[in-house]
Amino acid sequence: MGTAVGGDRAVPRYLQIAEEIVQQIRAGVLKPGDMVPSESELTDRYGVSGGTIRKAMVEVRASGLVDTRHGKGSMVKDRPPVRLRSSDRFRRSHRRGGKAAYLAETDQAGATSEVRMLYRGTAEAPAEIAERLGLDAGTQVLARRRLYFRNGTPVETATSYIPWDVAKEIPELHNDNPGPGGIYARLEDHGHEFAEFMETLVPRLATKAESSELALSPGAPVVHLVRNAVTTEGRVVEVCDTLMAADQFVWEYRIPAVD
Amino acid sequence: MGTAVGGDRAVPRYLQIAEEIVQQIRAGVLKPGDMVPSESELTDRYGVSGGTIRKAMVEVRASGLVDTRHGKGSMVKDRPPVRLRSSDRFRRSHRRGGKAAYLAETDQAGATSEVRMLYRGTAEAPAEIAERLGLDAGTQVLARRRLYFRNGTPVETATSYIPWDVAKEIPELHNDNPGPGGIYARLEDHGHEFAEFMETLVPRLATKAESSELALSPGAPVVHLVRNAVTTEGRVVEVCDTLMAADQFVWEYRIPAVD
DNA sequence: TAGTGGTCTAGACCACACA
DNA sequence: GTGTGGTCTAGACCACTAC
Repeated sequence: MGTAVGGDRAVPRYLQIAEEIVQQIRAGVLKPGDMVPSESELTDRYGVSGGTIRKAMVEVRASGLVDTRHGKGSMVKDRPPVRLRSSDRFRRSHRRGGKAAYLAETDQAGATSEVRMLYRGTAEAPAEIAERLGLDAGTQVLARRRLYFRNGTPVETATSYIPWDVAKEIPELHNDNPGPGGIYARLEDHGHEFAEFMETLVPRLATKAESSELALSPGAPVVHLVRNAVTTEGRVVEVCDTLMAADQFVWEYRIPAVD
Repeated sequence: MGTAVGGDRAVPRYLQIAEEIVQQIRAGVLKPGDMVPSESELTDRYGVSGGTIRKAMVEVRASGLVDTRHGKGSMVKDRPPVRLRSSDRFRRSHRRGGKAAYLAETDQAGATSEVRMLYRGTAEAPAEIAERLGLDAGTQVLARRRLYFRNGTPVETATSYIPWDVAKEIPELHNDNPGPGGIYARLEDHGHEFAEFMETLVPRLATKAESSELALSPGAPVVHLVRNAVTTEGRVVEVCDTLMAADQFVWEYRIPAVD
């Protein structure tokens, strides 16, 4: 046909359907691990066309309650115990205790963690990174790109950039595993004493490419976080560029009162 | 017809088109204030159906570079001169200079600002707030709820909660305008010296109600930020519960390196 | 191979903006 | 009014998953 419209103008049908499905999940009618009915079944059940169900499911995915995979369907997610990303995660004592920041936190939350190295080697520093490092754009730096998992699901990608003159004297940085305490511990071992870290957060919606890398629904919120590691000499010896699934973290910062 | 497919499998046509439009904006071919071509014009130009252009525009909107309004079209947004929400906005010197945190920042960015008081009076502290204040849930506190505008558009709602025993001794807190330097300056005037502020950020998607209050599209990203103001005596004398349009801010925090 | 989600078409009608 | 975006249909083919 081609006729639009059902009854309720004001709130579109696809949003009504999405809301109904989300409510079923929140109310426990659909439990974690359950499959959401397939799109064709929903088409029949609601008496609407496939396109409408499709839009509804986009909304349901945006709620972050389901995990959709091609050819398989949509499964109701486990509700991950949200984790605190506290500003004390860069304590020297954690590094001296052999724990890098990421592992220190996940352990604390009782979750399993895994790190996969995606790239390790030289790269041209992107303009924004080069500026933070005090280098010319395009200068060769050491780049280490990792994908972090918690409880088996990817939650964060992180790329560390380290000026080559710093990196070349620290052999462990060129291995997949930089050793106990992570790369910050190695930088300290080699005389780079940290004075402060500066983090910049930009929350936004994931692009398509990003959402596939982090196994998110397109349009899910992410946080683009970039951190400078500044030494007591005032030099930025590392910049870490990370993209994090927003619903997997809570950020906490303590700001000392100053004059 | 009904035939799908063009040439490039792997990356869908609608993403290619979205990327092309985004690049035109980033490259300055489409400048701030320009209208993006209408969907029907894009349909002709790219030789695809309306639905495909529609999906492409959803992606372009997700980039945050355009502002789309029904019946009007999509306009390229002004490139806001990075609105930094820096952790140094709570300097005493700003307050002594008569500027509250919010105004100190907007001024710095060369933007106009406006504050509208939505509520001012006693209220029962919500559970989460009461816990932060070290009170029993439901205890009466002073609540001040404001809506902040920048360049005429609402960007943030903020509700301050202050224990009644603190508030009752500070008459200015019971006025719409608490005077130069804002409520933190008044708290300091009355002997509450701040030691630190603790902020918790939770980025997520806006609910329907929130998106209408901040004039956002439903599903736009927001940041729920809650801040404790802690005195040198270790007491939390204020909790500020804020909801901010994520695309209007960049958050910056300095984290001192500690043992 | 059957079933699922992902992309796409070529139309339609509705609601909003502006002259 | 004309033109815009917003919703919806009833199909089609493709790609992935599981049996």
